[in-house]
Amino acid sequence: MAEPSEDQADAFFHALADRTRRDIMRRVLAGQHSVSALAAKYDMSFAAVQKHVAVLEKAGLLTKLRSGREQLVSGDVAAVRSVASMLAELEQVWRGRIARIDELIASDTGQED
Amino acid sequence: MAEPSEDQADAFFHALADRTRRDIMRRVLAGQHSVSALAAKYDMSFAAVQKHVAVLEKAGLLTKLRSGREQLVSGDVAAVRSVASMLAELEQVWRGRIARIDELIASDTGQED
DNA sequence: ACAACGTACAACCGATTGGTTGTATATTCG
DNA sequence: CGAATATACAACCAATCGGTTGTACGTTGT
Repeated sequence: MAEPSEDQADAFFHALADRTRRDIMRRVLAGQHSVSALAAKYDMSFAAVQKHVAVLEKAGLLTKLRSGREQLVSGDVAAVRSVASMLAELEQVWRGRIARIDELIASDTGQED
Repeated sequence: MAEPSEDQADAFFHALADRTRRDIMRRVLAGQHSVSALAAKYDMSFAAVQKHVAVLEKAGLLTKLRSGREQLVSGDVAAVRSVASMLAELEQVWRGRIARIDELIASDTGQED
């Protein structure tokens, strides 16, 4: 099954619909960071950042790897790509419309045959 | 300015983080539909669907064109593409990480010069 | 051993979400 | 004109969201 479920899509888009979480994604796609290293970057409590990370993790956009007392966070580029592929599917629907319009024009100008 | 603001990104992802709204996008990318034609497709009140359409419109993902007493709704494929481009930017951040790792390896094996 | 650190999670709070019903306003049809 | 249709929007409601503080627990360093 190459295409993710609607539940997955809900989780993906919801997770990305927050600028702090998008910023976290940028950082953890660029390289590993511990949760507290991430928390230090934002003007909010550690718990708030930890919850953002949890939302992204549940959506499958990042993974955590325990290293001693730290939890090293990495972005999952494959998940990002699968979100992009959902949008590509949407675009395909639109291309279908264009194809249908072309057919219509063709059957209008070149009436017969 | 080719890249949209963070506010735009919030609106885009939030708008797409609902399966009914994604389904509406599929329909209106495939072709024009009146708001009530859309509403007829879902097991919820007209007002609920109208609010979903309004959310998508505010995000800039679709446009409405008044035709008599109907409001014809069309999906904006350019907006869909600009969401996709935001994800492409995220992916670029990740490519940057890989490039940096490669540099590290290069400077490690080929130590001098 | 124990203090400091890194993380997780519960409880709480105001704001927002996704739904409802009801009302108002144009527009079309007979 | 009056009735039916298509839309918009306000008011309301339960659930979720994004933030807070406080507590608990394993790990590290002295």
